[in-house]
Amino acid sequence: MVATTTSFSLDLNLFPFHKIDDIPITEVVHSDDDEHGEEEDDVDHGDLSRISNENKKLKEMLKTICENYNSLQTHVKSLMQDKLIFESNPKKRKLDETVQQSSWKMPHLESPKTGVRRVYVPTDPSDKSLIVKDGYQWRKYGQKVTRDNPSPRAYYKCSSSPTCPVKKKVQRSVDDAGVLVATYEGEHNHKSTKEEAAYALANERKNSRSERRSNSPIGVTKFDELLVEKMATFLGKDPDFTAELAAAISSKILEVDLL
DNA sequence: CGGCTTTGACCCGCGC
DNA sequence: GCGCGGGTCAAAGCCG
Repeated sequence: MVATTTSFSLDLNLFPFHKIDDIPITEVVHSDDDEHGEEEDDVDHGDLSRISNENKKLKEMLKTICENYNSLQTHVKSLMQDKLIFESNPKKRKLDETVQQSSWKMPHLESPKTGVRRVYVPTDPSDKSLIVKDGYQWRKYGQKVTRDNPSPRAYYKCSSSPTCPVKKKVQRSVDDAGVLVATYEGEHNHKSTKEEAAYALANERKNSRSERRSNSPIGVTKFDELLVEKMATFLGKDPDFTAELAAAISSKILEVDLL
């Protein structure tokens, strides 16, 4: 029961730019295994202290996730702005095109020139749906079969905000039916649903601190435990979250390779 | 009942 | 002007 909580998809290795010490995932798992034999001797105290430790570690991990996620988003935005500058450099642009034409299988962002960017998302080739989870809410308004590609192209408008002008087109890659190509046009004038949820949870957590100081002798309240569990379930089960992180990280990897 | 998807019709730009 | 192809509209149907 506890092991399932500690192993919730945080072992995605989504933070390749940080020291391993920053993410004590293996430590958490090992502590669970190591103490397994002693549980029969001292179940109550052992469980309580272990659960308390795990909750603390989980909180640290979630904090790291949120911080890294936010910093990654900021970094991606700055990188995209940098790329606009690079566009004026023909040498750099040629390099971009080379990469873009290669058999790139991970999701990545393309040149943001004119606000149009392309994201490649690996999916199950047998899955015929043209759905790309990216943290925003979309309303489909059309579908067409184009001449250069046997698979249909779906047209979406952002419905997260009534005034948001962003559109996206989703179509399977001609070369690889297992890859969805999502083309985004325009910039969102609002936060993604995931960002809003993260802010709400962060505020909820912030408010709980004052309550904890006054009520809890050991520093871990029932509310905290529920909150951690809630966030863990929310983030761990949410494919959008991991997809966004994967897209952001892969774009960063791409930038590092190019520089 | 409201929001979303589906899908045929329509619009528009482009090349000939 | 015409045909073609990509993009959008909007009515009908579906679903929670």
